[in-house]
Amino acid sequence: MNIIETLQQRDIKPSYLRLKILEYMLARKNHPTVDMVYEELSKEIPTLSRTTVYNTFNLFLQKGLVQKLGIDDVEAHYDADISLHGHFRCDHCGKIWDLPVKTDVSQIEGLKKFEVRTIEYYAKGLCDQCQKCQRHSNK
Amino acid sequence: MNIIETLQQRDIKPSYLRLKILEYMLARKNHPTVDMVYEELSKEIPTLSRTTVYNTFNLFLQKGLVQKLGIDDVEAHYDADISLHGHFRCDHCGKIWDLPVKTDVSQIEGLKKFEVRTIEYYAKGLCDQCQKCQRHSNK
DNA sequence: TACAACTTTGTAATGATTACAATAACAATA
DNA sequence: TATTGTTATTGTAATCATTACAAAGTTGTA
Repeated sequence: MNIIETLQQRDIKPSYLRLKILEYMLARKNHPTVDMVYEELSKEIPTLSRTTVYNTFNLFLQKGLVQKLGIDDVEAHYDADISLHGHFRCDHCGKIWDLPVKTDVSQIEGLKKFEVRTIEYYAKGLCDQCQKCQRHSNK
Repeated sequence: MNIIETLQQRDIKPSYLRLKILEYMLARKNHPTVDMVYEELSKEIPTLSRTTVYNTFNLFLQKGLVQKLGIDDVEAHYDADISLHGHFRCDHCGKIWDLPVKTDVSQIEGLKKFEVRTIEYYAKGLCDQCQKCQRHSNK
């Protein structure tokens, strides 16, 4: 399915900027912040406004096209992969990885009485690259 | 173990305010924000500063006495129960519940190469009380 | 073309958190 | 007890991600 159809399927009019923003996410398969998208796309689209990126992410979120990750205390990250999976974030370099977490909601005793809409699973620590750095710098 | 010992065990000098803040958390077993603690304790301690609550939570966090919950987009919540468990937050009333999640880290394939320091598990949706409210208000 | 609806933009406001410097409380020592 | 250094607390100002809002631009339609 192409990008326009992906937007339309979620009832989002495929404007040029929405296309570019979704394209950015699908091509990179990363977990960008508003600023990452803004910095990258404004190279090509100098008139782009940060507010538009905020607005677009909020629209995507509301339409269920992306999920918002609260793994970072400072900035929100967004993920175009809305399947149930977890994330690892390195405390040192800030990079985020996907984790294949298979959590069967029905297994979790305490959740029975709730109407669950979203599930987030985060692990934090050091990636293997930064483990080496840390050892050298004795931090 | 009493509150003073709990602080000392984590290498924290048991000042009066630290005692009161930890006492608040252990007595209520809730997941307070800085403001919740500030509002409650300043009734009894009118000179209390919000900054002190921030400082104290950061100290407790650094010493491993509490964990910080990123379940809320707006404010950080803190939990004096540092055992591995998850949380459910109601999107409507904002209340937070504990979830008995037993996640064996070694089971998660993708985590092997990382040095994991913290694990957070969040579910969000509607609590049973608010499910009823929502039905009535047709939201 | 004219109109209405929607999209994009820039600036200003909001609000949680931190930085910082001043003051207060505490502890140890002579 | 007086002194001195260290730590704790406080209040204000700064930071910074995000949102509010209103103006300007764009699109589709009759």
